[in-house]
Amino acid sequence: MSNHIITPKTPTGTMELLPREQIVFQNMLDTIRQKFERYGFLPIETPVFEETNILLTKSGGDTEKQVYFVQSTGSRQQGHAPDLALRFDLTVPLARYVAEHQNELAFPFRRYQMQRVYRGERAQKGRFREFYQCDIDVIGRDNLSAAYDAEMPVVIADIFRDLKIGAFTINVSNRKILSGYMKDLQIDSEKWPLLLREIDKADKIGWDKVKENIQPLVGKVFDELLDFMQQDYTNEERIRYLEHGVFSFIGAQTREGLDEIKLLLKTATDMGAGDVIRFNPAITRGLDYYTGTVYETFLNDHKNFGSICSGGRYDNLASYYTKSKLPGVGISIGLTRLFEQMRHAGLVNNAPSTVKILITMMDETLSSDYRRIATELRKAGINTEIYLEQHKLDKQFKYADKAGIGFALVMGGDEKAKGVVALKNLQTREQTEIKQASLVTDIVKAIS
RNA sequence: GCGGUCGUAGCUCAGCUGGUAGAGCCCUCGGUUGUGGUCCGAGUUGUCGCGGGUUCAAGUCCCGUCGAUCGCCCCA
Repeated sequence: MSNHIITPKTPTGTMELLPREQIVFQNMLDTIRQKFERYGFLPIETPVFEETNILLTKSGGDTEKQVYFVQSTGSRQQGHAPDLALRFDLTVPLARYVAEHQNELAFPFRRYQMQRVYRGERAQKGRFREFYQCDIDVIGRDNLSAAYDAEMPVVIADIFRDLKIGAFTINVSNRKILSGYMKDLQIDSEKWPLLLREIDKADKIGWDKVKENIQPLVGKVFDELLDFMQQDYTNEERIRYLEHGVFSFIGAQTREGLDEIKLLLKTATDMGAGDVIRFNPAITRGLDYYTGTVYETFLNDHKNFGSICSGGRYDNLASYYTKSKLPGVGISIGLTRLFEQMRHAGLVNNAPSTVKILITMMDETLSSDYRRIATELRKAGINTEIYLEQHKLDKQFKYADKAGIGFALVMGGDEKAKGVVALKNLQTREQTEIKQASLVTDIVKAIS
């Protein structure tokens, strides 16, 4: 009797999968990678930890609370402050990367990156402390056309269609529209982030509540605009009404924002993604480093999942690390959140095993034959496993079934004498005989 | 970091107004000779989150503590 068993459990806020779910997850990662490359993005990876002075530059102390620090035992024992921390997104490491390697990179630099990030926040449904982000960003030198902003949601739409996650909507807007308007109304710029954040919450808390919340900040000057935003207009109608009527007047910055959105909508339509993209001026995103286009994606049938893919434009990515001006635009899929929520909603089925065929150990004295067959099948590109202990056949089948293996090969003395093997389809339970002479080709045919 | 709920076997839970623990699922083995998801039988598993208090007696009442979970902040 051991009293020293420590209850095994995964740390809160992490996602851990069984193999047959992991296969599904891996397939999603593969799909995303393929699409990213199809659209001309290049892979990079960066370390999970960065030096703290690099990671915490832009933090006003707010991100610092969410960061996991990393420290060697020695440094800790000597009472030093940690000099490393785990990345909390892939954008800051990208900024460092681009600033560091700018002389070797070709601009506009299009990179994709799919790695885990870490946030020391309170875990909740759909909120993890360790999760995957799948990012694409384009970084320009000095300037970067808004045409790049327009292309981002097209890539995402293509991916989400492929992933079969159900109906989704990519909300897009442009911060210049509202901030330009606020500037024109001579609203104190310190209030902008607060205002935008309140408006951003509309879907969650309702428009009346938003009006109430912003009242102390700006009075009622936004009420007409808010009334407009909650109407269920088409993208075209929204643009049209904004350009004619809703705004009391349109300044240069607002104009620019509207033009960029128009370009985005046109691009999306040209590239077949127009139907899933929605111009929604209420989307502003919390992060204050976005300066233009912003994106936020929801599943239509599961809005409560939260955003599964967000991003936006930032005018100067790496100002902390270089004097070069490096504007960029990027978007990030929160794959862990997406996957976990889909799983919770019963939308994820166990995948078949990556093992295609199990060679059962019918008769241990025929082991050499099993090894030879396995070797041939593997050469032919078939994932093959040999059951290496002579257990009862039913146990071997149970094993294969539980592991999700589709086929079993049985060969005992009888089959060997006849020059055949038995191939059993574990789902249909059908069993066929295959001649050893044409074993590989017949099996390839049978199981594919 | 702040607020609400909960904490009994690996999982889901039962345990009436206090008398020293149970069900189902899962898991393992078996139902004789080379064929699995059903069925039948047998078996393993708990310091009832932890610490203290009240009591002859506490899983059951009280206090504390830790953990989980939901909401806020923020975010994928």
